[in-house]
Amino acid sequence: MQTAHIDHQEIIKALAHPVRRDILNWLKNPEEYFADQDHPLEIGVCAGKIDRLTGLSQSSVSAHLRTLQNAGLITSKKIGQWHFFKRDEAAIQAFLEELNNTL
Amino acid sequence: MQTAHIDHQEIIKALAHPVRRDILNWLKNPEEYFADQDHPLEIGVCAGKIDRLTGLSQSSVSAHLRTLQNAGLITSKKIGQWHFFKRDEAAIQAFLEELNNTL
DNA sequence: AGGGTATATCGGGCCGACCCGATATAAAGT
DNA sequence: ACTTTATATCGGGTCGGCCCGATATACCCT
Repeated sequence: MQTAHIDHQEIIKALAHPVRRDILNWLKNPEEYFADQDHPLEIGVCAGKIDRLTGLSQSSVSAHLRTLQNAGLITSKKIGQWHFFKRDEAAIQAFLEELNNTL
Repeated sequence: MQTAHIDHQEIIKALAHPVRRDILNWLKNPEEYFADQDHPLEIGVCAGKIDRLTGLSQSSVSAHLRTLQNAGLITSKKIGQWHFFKRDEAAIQAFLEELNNTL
């Protein structure tokens, strides 16, 4: 495992969309928003669950998740036919610290 | 004096453009980037000086400055025919703190 | 008043982001 | 093998952001 180096620009663009910020926020307290998930929340949150919360189409949410992942803000683990997503707290923290220093 | 309440969304969108991030950064150390300015830098930096640094057209930069100002990240003071811009450090700090807590 | 300088605004063109439904891929179950 | 479920990708339409040159506005000076 390796932390991709931080692309400030890409991260900020990823954060600029309200739905993506919502998703990040939901993933912060999965037990609050995804209590009905069959699989343990420690693995992450299943993409389909996120779909429903947004109200957007499945394809749109898939794209948002990809954007977040490309920015390095979330990670995904594939188990069987499901994809579980999780915040990358280290990356988020690193970004915040850099922003605190550079902005 | 009153601090406009923080619109997270508007601020992040304002930060999402590299030129606007550049401008904010230049305004952080005006004496480094705008040493040739006739007026004292404490007032702020003159719009025209910023124009030249960006390499963009005057109208484009004017729009960027407006975006930054609408987001509350910079303030402007008009003196004669010149408009001077300055970082709103309090607003920037407030935004950073909120982001640290919410992201 | 007229001319010069500084900035804002307008109108239009372009491009990328976002949305969706439809289709492709992958895994699982029957 | 076939069907169902989960997710990704594709193609197309729409919208907003960004760019520019041109024009409007505001201020200053003579």
